[in-house]
Amino acid sequence: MGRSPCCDKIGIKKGPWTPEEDIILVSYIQEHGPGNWRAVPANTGLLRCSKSCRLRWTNYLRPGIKRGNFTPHEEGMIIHLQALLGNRWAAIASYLPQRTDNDIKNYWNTHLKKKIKKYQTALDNYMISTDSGSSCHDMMSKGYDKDAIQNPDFSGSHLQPSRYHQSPSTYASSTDNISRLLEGWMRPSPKSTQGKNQRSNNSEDSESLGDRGCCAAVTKEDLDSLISFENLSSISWEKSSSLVDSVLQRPQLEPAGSEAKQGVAEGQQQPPLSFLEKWLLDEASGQVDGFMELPADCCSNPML
DNA sequence: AAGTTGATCAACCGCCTGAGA
DNA sequence: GTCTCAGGCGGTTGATCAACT
Repeated sequence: MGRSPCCDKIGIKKGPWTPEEDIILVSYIQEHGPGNWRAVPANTGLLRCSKSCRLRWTNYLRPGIKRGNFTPHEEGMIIHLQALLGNRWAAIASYLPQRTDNDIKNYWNTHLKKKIKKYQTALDNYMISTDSGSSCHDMMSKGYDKDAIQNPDFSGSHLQPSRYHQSPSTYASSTDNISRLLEGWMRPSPKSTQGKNQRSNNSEDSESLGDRGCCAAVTKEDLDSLISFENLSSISWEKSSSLVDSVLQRPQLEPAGSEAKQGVAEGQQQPPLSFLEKWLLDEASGQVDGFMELPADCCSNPML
């Protein structure tokens, strides 16, 4: 029968969003709430398809999104959840409310896959060379394969300078905290995407976690034992904050949660829309650094 | 300085699912 | 029960930038 395209391809703009488009979209959603994406281009005059609008909102403009470096805590969560759930990024993202599925997916593909592969290679080599059941910590304490294990690339990504943060002049980076600027004047919508995901995924994933256990997609027992769910789900996040770092017994240069605590200390700013618009249009945008910190309780608030 | 390569990430594409007619 | 449609998801692409030669 043939499937009609999600939107009329003629006259549809593609490519990066401009600050003006962002403002239009944000203003519209502020007024009408997220949802009914089909109506967004029609009502706003945006030359974007509904999917593009939804994606832009959910991935970049939605309040509560944290961008930039992943913390060791988040890193460990992603590794764990990926082992448990596979490449179900939306489900994984539901456990990291500040992060989008797209962000997590990208981070996995560009950082974590390499790390794990590297680690597994080192582990395999070690197992072959020793032919023993030594634990990972034994391996690390023996200083095995320092080139591989202590390679700077293997350290937590939070220690690596991010190009994203090094290039504040690009518009993409200047939008990374739009959502935070919007906090306070955006009312949470009961029909919000995140809320829906939270509900459906939680029920689904709790089942997954309960029924499938830790063996769903883990191919290496050693890695599985290394990244035990019990460890990550314990109260002491600091202890398990960085999978790799803790395994490698590297010093924790950035205690988990420090960023959030700092955010609390500084309090939340709620700039008016005019300020936001000005800032959106100001590519320099360095003036709003003070707004960049997140509140500590953001994790407990899935949809701001 | 110029060209090349690799890494990163925003955005798109196509498929799937669920709701409503 | 069937069809249509909107929304959601995961995989992939392409632009951009930094590092390297």
